[in-house]
Amino acid sequence: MTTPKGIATRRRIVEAAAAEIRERGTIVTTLDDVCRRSGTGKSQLFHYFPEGREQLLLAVTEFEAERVLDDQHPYLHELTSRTAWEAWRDVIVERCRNQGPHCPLGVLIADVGRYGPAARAVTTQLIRRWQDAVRDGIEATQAAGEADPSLDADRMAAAVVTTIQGGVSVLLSTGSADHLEVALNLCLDHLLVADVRHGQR
Amino acid sequence: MTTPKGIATRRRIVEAAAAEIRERGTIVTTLDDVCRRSGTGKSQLFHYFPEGREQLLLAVTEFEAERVLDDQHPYLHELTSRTAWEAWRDVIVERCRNQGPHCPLGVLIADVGRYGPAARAVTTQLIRRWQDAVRDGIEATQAAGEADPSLDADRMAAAVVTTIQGGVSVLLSTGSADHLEVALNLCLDHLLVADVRHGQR
DNA sequence: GCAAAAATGGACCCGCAAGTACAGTTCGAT
DNA sequence: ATCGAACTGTACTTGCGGGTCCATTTTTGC
Repeated sequence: MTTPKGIATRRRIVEAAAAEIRERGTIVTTLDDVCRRSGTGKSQLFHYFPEGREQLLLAVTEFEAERVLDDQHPYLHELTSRTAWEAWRDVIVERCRNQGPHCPLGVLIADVGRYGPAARAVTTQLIRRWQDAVRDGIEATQAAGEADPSLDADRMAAAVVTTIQGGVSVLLSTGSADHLEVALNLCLDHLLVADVRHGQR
Repeated sequence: MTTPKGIATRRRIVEAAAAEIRERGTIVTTLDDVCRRSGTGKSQLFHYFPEGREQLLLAVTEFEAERVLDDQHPYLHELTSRTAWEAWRDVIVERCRNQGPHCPLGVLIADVGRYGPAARAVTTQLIRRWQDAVRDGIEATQAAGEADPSLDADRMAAAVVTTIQGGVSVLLSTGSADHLEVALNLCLDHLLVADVRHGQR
C-alpha cells in the first residue's frame, strides 16, 4: 500500500507541519506553508491526508504528544529522590523558559487540542500517560522514604500535571515562566518530606 | 460623538461576540455570526470597531476579564477562614464543572488571550489583579492564624492562580474538572494550617 | 422645525487558503 | 521489460470571511 518513499514523505509533511505550528501557531499555519517547508505539493498532502487539514492536525498532535513523552521519559523514570525531583523541575522550567511560547506541550494542549474531538482525545491520553508516569515516580519516592507516605500518589500526580499545565498556560499569556516555577516548587514542597530547608527558593 | 443608542448597540455587539466566543471558540466565530446574534449589520460593527476584528476581540477580552473579576469579587474579599477558602474552592470547581468548556476564564486565557499582544496584555493584567486579590486573602488568613505564616503570600497566590489555570486548561482538553478540584485541594492543604483532618477530601 | 451628525441596512468586493482534477513520473513485483 | 500501483507537480475552482461603500433613516443640538 505504501512504499518507504511514501512513508518518508508523509513523515516529512508531519514534521514540517509540527515545526511550523510550533513556531508560528496553529491558526496562522496554512497548508501551503507546510508544503513549502516540506518541499512537497498539495497533491501529496491530500494523498496522505485525504481528510485534509483536520487529519493532518491530528497527526501532528499525535506526533508532538509522542515527542513530549519521549523527552520526559529519561527524567520520569528516575524520580526517586528529592534531588531527582528538583532536577526534573529544573529541566521543565528551563525548557519552558527557553522555548517560550513555542513549547510543544503548550501548543499542544492550549492550541491543537481544541481542533475537534479526535485531537482532544489524543491530548487527554497524553495527560493520562504523563500522570501515570509521575504517579510511579511518587510511589517510588514514597517507598524510598523521601516523600510524604500519607499522600494519595495518583491524586498528587494529577495535581502536579495540572500545575505544569497551569504554568504553561500562564507562560503563554504573559510570556513569563515564573508562575510555573513557583507553583512547581510549591508542589515539591508539599510532596517531599520536610527537611532542613523550608523557606522559599 | 456617541449617543446612548450607539452605546447600547456597541454593547450588544460586544456581548454577542463574547457569548459566541464562549460557546463556540474564537477561531470559528465569524463577524457575521456576531452580527446575526446581535441583530446588527457589518456596517455597525465597523462603525464601532474601525480596526475590525482584532479591535472587537480586544473589547471582548476586556469585557470578559471584568466579568471574571466581578464574579470573584464577593468571594475573594472574605478569604480569611478555612471555611471561606473551601467555599471559594467549591464555587470555582462547581462553576467550571457546570460551564464546562464555556467557562469565560478558560476561553479568555487559553483562547482569546493569544490573538495579538494587546489582548495578551489584558489577560496578563487580569492574572495580576486576581493574584493580588488572592494574596490579600492569604495575608488575612495568616493574620487570623489559620494559614501557615511562614509562606510567602505573593508566591503562594501565584501558585494558586497557576493551579486554577492548569485545572481549567485540563478541563478544556479533557472535559473533566476533576484535575482542577484535586489540584486546588492540594493548594489549600498546603496553605491552611494542619488540623484534625489530613486525609484526602 | 431643521441642518448636521450619528446610526443603520444591505449589497458588494477581494484575497486567501482549503480542496480538486488531472496529467506525468517513479517504483516494484513478476 | 512491463504493467499496474504508488507517488508527485501544476494549474485550477470555490467558498468563506474580513473589510468597504453608499444610500437611507434616526437622533441631537439649537
